[in-house]
Amino acid sequence: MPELPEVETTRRGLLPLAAGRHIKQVVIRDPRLRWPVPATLPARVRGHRIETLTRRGKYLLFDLDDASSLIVHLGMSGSLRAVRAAEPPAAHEAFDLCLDSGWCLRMRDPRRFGALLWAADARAHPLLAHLGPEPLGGALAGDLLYEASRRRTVAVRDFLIDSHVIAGIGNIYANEALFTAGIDPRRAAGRIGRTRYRRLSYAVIRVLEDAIAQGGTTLRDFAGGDGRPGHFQMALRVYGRAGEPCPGCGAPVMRQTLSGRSCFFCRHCQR
DNA sequence: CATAGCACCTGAGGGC
DNA sequence: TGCCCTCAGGTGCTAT
Repeated sequence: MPELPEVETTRRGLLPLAAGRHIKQVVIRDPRLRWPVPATLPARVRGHRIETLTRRGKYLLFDLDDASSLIVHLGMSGSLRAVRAAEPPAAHEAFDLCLDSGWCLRMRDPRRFGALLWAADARAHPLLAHLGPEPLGGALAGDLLYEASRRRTVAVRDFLIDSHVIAGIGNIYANEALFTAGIDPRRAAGRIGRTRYRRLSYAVIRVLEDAIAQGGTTLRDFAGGDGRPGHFQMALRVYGRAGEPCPGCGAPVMRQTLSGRSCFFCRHCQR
């Protein structure tokens, strides 16, 4: 479910509640996530102060006062929202991070692809250490994508959603950025020139920033930390719009499966 | 090392 | 209404 804009929306929604609060307790209702939630985790973090809430790619990091972090990943179907401690848990609500303020940050994750982990040094954790650069915040330049793509034969859509190349881009925003940049998502990454990668990097930044400004994309039931859905789905131009007219030329948007995942594009506007 | 395919799960939606 | 099928926003692991 969540890509970078949805994770960032969650982060911004929860930051005011989390920063500076102490963790009263962590309640694990269902440890069966992507990796089992360590049984020792609640005791390890209880009583610690949350210094801040940051994001790396699609990972949320609750940075604690001893320099350790709680790592949360929302997987495909996860959402994290604030509820009052007395709120009875519903189905698929795997855990609560209960704060000393009476608020609980409650994870709902029906498919259980999400994660809750603890690390003494989150940035050095194996899951995070090899992530590519952040697309926002100035690190992304077209030249970076160009250099990284040399001799790569994978489709550029697959190249873009590879978190080891660049962090945070998923299927929705890869498709949208490629449309904006006028690049055929099926084209081999290594056969795209420097100029077009510059255009693509601008498109990635623009699409992600626009989506964040809209509170992310709500396809089914995504909600930010404040429980409100995003609205970027209204602004999607090709994703999920097979058969609808291309906003550029009016020809029907095409859908094709690429590496097992749907790809949407306009065969005239994207080359 | 790069690539392709599989695996992990549940729920929604469409066709009949 | 119910059954069966397909599909879904992620990503690590394995075999080649």
